[in-house]
Amino acid sequence: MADPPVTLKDVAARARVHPATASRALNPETRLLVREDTAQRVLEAAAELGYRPNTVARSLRTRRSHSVGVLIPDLNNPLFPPIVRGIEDRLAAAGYVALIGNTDGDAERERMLFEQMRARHVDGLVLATVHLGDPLLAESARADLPVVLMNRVAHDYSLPSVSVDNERGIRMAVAHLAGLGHTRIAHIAGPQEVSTGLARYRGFITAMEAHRLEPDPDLIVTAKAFSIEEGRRCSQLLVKRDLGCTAVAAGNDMLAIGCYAALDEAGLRCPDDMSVVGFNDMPFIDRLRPPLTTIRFPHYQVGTEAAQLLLERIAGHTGPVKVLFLAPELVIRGSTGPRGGAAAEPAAQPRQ
Amino acid sequence: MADPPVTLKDVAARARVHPATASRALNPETRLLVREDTAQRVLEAAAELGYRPNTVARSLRTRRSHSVGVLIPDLNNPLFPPIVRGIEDRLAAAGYVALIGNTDGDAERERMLFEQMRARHVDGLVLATVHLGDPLLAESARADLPVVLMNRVAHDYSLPSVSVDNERGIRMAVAHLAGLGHTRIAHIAGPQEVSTGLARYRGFITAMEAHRLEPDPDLIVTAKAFSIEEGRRCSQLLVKRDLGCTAVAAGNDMLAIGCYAALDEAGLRCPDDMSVVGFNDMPFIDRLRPPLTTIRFPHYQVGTEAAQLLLERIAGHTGPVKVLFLAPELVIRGSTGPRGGAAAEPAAQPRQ
DNA sequence: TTGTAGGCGTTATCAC
DNA sequence: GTGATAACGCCTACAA
Repeated sequence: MADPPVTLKDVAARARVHPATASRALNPETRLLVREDTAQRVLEAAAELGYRPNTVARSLRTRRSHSVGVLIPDLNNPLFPPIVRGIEDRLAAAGYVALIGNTDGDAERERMLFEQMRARHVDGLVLATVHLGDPLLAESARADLPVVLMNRVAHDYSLPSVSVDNERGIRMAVAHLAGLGHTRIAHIAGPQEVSTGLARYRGFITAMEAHRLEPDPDLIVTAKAFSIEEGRRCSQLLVKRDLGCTAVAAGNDMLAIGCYAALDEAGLRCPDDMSVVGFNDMPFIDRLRPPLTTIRFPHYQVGTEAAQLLLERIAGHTGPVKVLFLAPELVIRGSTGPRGGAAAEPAAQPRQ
Repeated sequence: MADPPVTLKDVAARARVHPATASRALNPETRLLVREDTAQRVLEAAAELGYRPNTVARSLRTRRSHSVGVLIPDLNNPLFPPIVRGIEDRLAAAGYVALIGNTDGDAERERMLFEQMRARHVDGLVLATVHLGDPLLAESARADLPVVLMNRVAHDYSLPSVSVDNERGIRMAVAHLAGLGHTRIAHIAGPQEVSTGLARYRGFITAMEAHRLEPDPDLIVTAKAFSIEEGRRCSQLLVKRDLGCTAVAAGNDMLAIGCYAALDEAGLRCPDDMSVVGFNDMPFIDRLRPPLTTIRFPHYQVGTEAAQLLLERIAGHTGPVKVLFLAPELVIRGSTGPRGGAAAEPAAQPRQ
């Protein structure tokens, strides 16, 4: 019923050579060890039989699975699909595949997935979830398993990593707002246990100081999660405090969406009464009313670069550890306007 | 430097049994073949050494990779992350992993990924991309490779599949609009080569007839893709034709977003001048202004069910082929209102 | 340039 | 109940 799988032996038989020779001929690395015409014969035989090398057997022998594990919090977070695609595209180009694991921020789940991946003998790991000092890192090191961090930085250069420059990004946001005349600028900070939350908070402070603006502690609210609901709650707080703030730099787009909701409920208009800047440039965020001004995060490149770094480590490149930061970009849309909103020109509607 | 990996032989040695015995003791299926106390000894030894079975070797021997391939058009399409998570969660519970491949609708890429997956000896395939009659299906059959379709249906029951009931969904949309008094209802149809596009178009026609409304051919525009831009183009056409239509049932949410843009540009208000219904309930679509009324598609369950069906086939269940339809659900938000928009009550703002 | 032989780690099939 | 043995498909010293 089912076609019996074609093995190397079958190809060898048809090409009238020994399996070893067939193997050499089929492998680009070793093709030069075999005479041109025999190689050709083998290749033809393989094509005719529809030979497909058995990756599993190859892995067992070479101790390379040509797969890597990718641990992320949740694929449903719109940040990750482009990152994952970046990873997969870069890996695919190198003949690798990614095994995706969603941890949901649960340490136990993370551990389980890690075990799974080790059992499957992945050649390396891309980790977007670990906190520094995570035992997974030590274990990976002990197992000589290459690791690359995403959106996390090991400041002692102990691990390669790829992230967007969060501090710089939020500074761009503040500069933009300051340029529009805003002085009372609030910050809805992300959770401070998360490195992105912390970095953006820090960036906010420095940026304010750089612009000779005082970062009023009462205008800084910390969200418990990067969620719409938390953004709403924090914004409600700001509105209630009524401290004359005219602009908000949100820790990310989700928080900014929550801010929209709170403003709505309070009968405030954006950007006339309050300018809002997000962070990430999530898909479709430009479709909100008003379209959100935000900091673009080169998601896809984060993925490709992380994959690239990992592939280099897997290949045994043993150079200095690379800690890569990608440049964020300010995307001005309709949610920010001059202080007072007086001569609020109609915000340009990006066509996309 | 690196810990040498612990193998079955090591465990066996420590437990003073033969590797074969250790294997039996460690495998739940065969544990009963070995005496209670020896099994215990083996288990302890394994724990002490931190033994991790080598999945690769096991796969080679058992010809089960415990992995399945998943071919989708593009993970960046917001439809897919929840589906993929559903698949991964269900698979993980069964000790399986998913290898995701993005085809970008490119047949050649699809073929390449298919080859990759066969080379990796996946135990089955979830296909969201194939058109019926795709050579991949014949090849899979020839290789005895279980396949489950997603959002595609083989009406001859030749393949198991999971999809949402598109016809029923669009009928719910039309019924909703008709209930609001609309009679001149337009349809922005998705590409008719895609099964979802076709099914929804058909559903639209039947629904209109069921409500004794005439489906005016001039009020049906077919998009070349499920994209915002196409939605915009098609809507512009409708607006220009000016045939007195007061409501639009869009083939999906992206088309509906494009419709929003076109209405905006034409100075028309939604829902006062035009009611709009989408399809899919994409993440964050409730954050548009107005929040989009749409047909909810149980994304996640499509994933879990597809995985479930596939696991059953892999396990050798050979019962009748299941063609599974999941019920869509109408989600009423702010983009639809009574014809004329006269007494347009303020649309309820869902809290989420 | 090609063939030989052994083994990667596991499990299936014997025999004891 | 347990041990011995072979084999899954491939790769790679080494020998020829």
